[in-house]
Amino acid sequence: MSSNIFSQYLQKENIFKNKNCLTASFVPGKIRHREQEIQQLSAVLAPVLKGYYPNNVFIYGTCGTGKTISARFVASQLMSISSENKQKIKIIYVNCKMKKIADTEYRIVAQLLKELGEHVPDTGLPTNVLYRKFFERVEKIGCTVIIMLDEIDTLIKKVGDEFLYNFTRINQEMKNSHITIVGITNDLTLRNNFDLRVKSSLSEEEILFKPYNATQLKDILMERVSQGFMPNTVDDTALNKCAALAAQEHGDARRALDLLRVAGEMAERMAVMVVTENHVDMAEQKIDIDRVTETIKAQPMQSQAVLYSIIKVAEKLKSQKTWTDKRIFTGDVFENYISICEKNGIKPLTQRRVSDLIGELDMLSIIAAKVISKGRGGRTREIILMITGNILERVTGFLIDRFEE
DNA sequence: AGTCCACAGGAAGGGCAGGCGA
DNA sequence: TCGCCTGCCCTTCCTGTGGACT
Repeated sequence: MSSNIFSQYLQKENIFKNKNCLTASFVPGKIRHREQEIQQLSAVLAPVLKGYYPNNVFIYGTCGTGKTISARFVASQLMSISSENKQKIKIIYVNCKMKKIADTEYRIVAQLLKELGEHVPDTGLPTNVLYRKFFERVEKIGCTVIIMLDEIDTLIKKVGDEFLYNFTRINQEMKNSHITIVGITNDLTLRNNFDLRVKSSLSEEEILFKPYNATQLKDILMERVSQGFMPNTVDDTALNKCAALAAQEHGDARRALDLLRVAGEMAERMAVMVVTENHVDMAEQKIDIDRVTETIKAQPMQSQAVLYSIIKVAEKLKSQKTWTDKRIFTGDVFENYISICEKNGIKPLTQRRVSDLIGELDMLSIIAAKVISKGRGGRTREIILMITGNILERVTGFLIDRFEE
């Protein structure tokens, strides 16, 4: 018998067959309940195979409705048939939500260039130089380049829609190549907010992804279970629970998969060979806690200090009797933030900047901040902490470690 | 109807780290 | 090496504003 501390892990019976199948990034051989949408998208892109330029296309749909996976599936199918026919097509996928990678105009063009095999510095070059390099590169390749921009709404909210115009405009100047944009977004109203100039130059097609219902979600899960888990290791009640919980959250398949995978991990850790409803309940809690704490840990220190200040103000106000006295306003948060900075020897930011940080925390759904008027009391933001219970406890613990010695 | 509060949030510019070309 | 450029984060300055109060 080996005495290696990991040998026990290796000897344990396995509940998973292939855990990768249970992640949202896994692209299965067949996408269930999205046949129509896939058909629509491939119809838009298919002309490229006959040497025509495909239209730009925007894919709309809420979180976890299969937009990304369908787009990637179509991309992989397109790539394989085009290589069979020896046609040159290049498809680049970029997630615009990736912080420090694709969240500004400069970074998105830099990322596209990297995908085309050209190294560019993180800073220092004028953006127009980057554009030029990109178009030269595309022209040199001499083919249709399909750019898939996932979560494009995040980028547009941050830097505007001008960059879309730049991409489309350049098509008029290229002789050998063409750029087609596939925008993927959770924001169903995105198109209405486009600049008129962008709207007309894009002249894009639209595909809408509707949320899955519980039956469809269960179907999807069953398929993944057969690929990802060993036989007879997932109880039917567990599957139903995953599907039901995810259906409640606007038919989010990603959520359903996460629940199932984490429930499996829970069972494995407890050395149980069957995943049950209880494991799903535990998984639900764990996912929420992990998601929020990871987000907060990834924030810059000043942002964490602002959040800590909000939590402390909320705690102080807890003892107030009336509901109106329990409300949190920017002024209180800033005052408290200053004292946290003083205690920790941090140089405090200005109220203007803190106001922006509050806005960013709002974007992350950690707080909800609404601009209100208190009449003579002035205009301010009313802030509500959106995290509660175990999650709040965990987050507070982390922030206390950080800001109280 | 006018005043006034406490900010929101836009605009401009400074400082910094980093790249480019001469 | 140096001057000049960039993006990013931040400050400073400023105007705008909803609604309670006078």
